[in-house]
Amino acid sequence: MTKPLRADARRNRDLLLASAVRLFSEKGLDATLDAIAKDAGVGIGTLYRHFPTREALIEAAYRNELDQLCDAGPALLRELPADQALRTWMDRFVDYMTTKIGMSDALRAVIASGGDPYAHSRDRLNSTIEQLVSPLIAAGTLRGDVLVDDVLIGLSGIALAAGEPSQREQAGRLLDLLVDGLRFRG
Amino acid sequence: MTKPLRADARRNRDLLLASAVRLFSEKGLDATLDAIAKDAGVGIGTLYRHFPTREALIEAAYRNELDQLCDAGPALLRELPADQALRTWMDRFVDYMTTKIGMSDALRAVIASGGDPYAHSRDRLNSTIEQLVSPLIAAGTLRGDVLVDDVLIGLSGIALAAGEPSQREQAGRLLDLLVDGLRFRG
DNA sequence: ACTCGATACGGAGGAACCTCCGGTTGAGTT
DNA sequence: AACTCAACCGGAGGTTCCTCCGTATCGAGT
Repeated sequence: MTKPLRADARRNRDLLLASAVRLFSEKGLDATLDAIAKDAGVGIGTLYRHFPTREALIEAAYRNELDQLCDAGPALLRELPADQALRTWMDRFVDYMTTKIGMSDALRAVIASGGDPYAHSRDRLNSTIEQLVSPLIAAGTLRGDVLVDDVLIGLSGIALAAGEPSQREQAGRLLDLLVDGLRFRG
Repeated sequence: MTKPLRADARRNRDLLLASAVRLFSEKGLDATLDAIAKDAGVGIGTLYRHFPTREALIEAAYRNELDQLCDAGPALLRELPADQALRTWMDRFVDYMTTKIGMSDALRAVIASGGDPYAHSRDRLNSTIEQLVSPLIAAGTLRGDVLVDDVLIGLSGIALAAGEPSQREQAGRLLDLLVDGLRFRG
């Protein structure tokens, strides 16, 4: 799909990512990009070439954890009734976004970008939601005319607008509201 | 409520606001704060004292238009059936946020701040929503256990997450979803 | 092994941000 | 009118951001 990077480019990219993960968790998400570049032993220009925006770098750095979140979807389906699995996963989604302070900026970038290279994460999320929702649609609990992508954007909106720790409860109520909106009515 | 500003302080504040409104509409919302301060003929320090963050300045600059948005609430109620009035106003809300590019940053600040001095706008919005929603609750169309503030945050979330012009249609679907979630079920 | 585009690198530099504090001014008090 | 001090002003300066382009390196083809 994407042409393979030149050897030096790939090496530097990995160095940058490693440094980013380290510095982000050490000094918080507002670590300076200059510091990351220096830590990785590359020029600032190189950093910007690989990750044009701060969000792009954060997104890449957290992709692992995001994969974990997505993996939890099928796992929950095995352990819980489908409706509880969905709701639990939604909670985790919000927790994830809320916990990784500053991640919400990255999230917005990921979500907003239609066909960008960062669409990977978005696809991943969408397919997870798809898996969680489809059994409920089949069972007639949720309506069938809902676009998966709308659910994702809805979740993001909640995390974005009620992302402060003090608003966690409100976020919960909004998740209820969202699920209610999705519910099938005879 | 708030102690009256000293004469010079009030004068500078007004100058700053006037310059901000002018430059924002002239050069877009990414006009530099330095430029605004210079245009107003005050030091950058003065700007930061009155408006600690860029969002605070934007919020203040757009307060007029925001008031207009709120005024439209009662007006719509007079012209349309209550349910249509609500939905139309929601659309305007999203349009407003979407159109004033960069406003979403301000919005987030306004929304997120619990008891800040910028809570004024938030109160204004909440009371408008209250007016739009209460007739529908009285009529049994919407459920009565919904917090007005949740509706506001929900709206903000939609505007925040689906704020790109290309996502306008999706935002519409999400508004439908939100209203559905609010609907009373026998 | 060598050549030669294509690709990637590095970091200087200009722009914007935001803080900090010595100096100035408004408005009560005597 | 002179005094006083809390409140306000201004802008230099330290940080971070991000672009731009001359130089260095890769690797496919010969």
